Amino acid sequence: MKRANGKQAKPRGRPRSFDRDAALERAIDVFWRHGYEATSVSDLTAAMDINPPSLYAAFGDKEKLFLEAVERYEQQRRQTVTKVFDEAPTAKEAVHRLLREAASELACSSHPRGCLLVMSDTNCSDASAHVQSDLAQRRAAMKASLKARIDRGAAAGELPRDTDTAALAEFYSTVFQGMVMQARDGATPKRLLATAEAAMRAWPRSVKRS
Amino acid sequence: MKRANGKQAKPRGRPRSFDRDAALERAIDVFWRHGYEATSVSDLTAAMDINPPSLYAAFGDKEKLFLEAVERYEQQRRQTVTKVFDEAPTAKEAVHRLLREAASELACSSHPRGCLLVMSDTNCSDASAHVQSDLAQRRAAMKASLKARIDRGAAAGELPRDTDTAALAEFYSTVFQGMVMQARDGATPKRLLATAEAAMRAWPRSVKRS
DNA sequence: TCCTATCTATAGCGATCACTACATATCGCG
DNA sequence: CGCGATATGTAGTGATCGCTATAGATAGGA
Repeated sequence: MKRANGKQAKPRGRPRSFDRDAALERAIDVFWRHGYEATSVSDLTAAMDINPPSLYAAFGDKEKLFLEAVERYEQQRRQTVTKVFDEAPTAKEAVHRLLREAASELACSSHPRGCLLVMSDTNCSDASAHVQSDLAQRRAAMKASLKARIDRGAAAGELPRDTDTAALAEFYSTVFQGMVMQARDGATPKRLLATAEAAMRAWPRSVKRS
Repeated sequence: MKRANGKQAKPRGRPRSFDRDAALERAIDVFWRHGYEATSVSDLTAAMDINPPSLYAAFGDKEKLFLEAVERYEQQRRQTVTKVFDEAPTAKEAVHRLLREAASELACSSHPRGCLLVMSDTNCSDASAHVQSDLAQRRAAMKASLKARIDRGAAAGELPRDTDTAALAEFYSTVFQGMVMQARDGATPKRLLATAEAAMRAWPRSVKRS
């Protein structure tokens, strides 16, 4: 719609006076700290340094802004996860790297603690059912991609034949989400790492060949 | 203050027309579903079937009502946990029973999913810092009592000598809190149980005596 | 230059928030 | 009975919620 050919669009009216991407990053930060409903539009406009009409013109409304923030956040995270899953030689190593990465990222000082996808719709009224189902779907997709990586390892014979890979993926998803809550309560990367290492002890052990 | 001697108090004025305990139970249910901030006073008065002045006269304000609801909720839960910890013959068995109990309780159909102590202050504005620190303290206390039970097992020689019991307690706290989030997303008791069993595989194994 | 299109800032919309003033109702006590 | 004390229902308070009407500012195209 906007661009007829390869050249960039040249909109008619007054140009936007702020950086849309930068404003979206600010919005991610605020939603990350307080979640969806507890973040007010005035919190957002203050952090993004724009007035309400600019926010609504650029992003639609609070829900659309949140969903766009979530989408961008997830794209960034998915990039890391995909890399980890592709480069790890085995499923076990992939999960191990994922949890180690999580341990350092969830309590990193350069951004809010925890995970936007896991935390930001925990306390919501019924009015936010749409947002809640969107996030639940994304969490389910993360679990599914973890299961897919484990299945790949199982197909390669890395796991005992009777392994329930869905249950295994759910267990490590559970550990990850638990680590998110621990990070929220002030756990350090070091302590999160210890938890990750403990979780790896639950990896299925091949039956002893005798 | 209220009662001078052993007999029950006999208040002077018009008696309260509702059951305070029953109203508190209703409040627990609402807070449990939506968390602290997302629950409005009108949600509460509707569920408790009283008018705002009665709520404020009986409980103080929304924050005091929430804290009282949390206290009552925790008392009930602590009762179960204490029983499990006391009756289990070993630390491992205690943790195992705790997680099994959690698997059935977190997704039980007779009350809201998840755990009030873990979930209800996840998304809050800065205005609720007091509530957040109160809950964080209670979560820390739960972790401490879990560590105390594990320490008891360690003192009885149930664990390898170099076991980091604090890390072990934190790991199982993490799993529990992760199970809470899974229950929020619709996990069944059966699937939660599978996760609990997976977590028990991480219990430290004694070095083979050779 | 004028028109149209788009963005901007101010100011305020109705709805809901947590909370309460007030008058009335209902108790124990004398 | 009357009096003090407490609870109750009605009906609001000012503040904030998400959102927008409106008017002025700033661009390209004719």
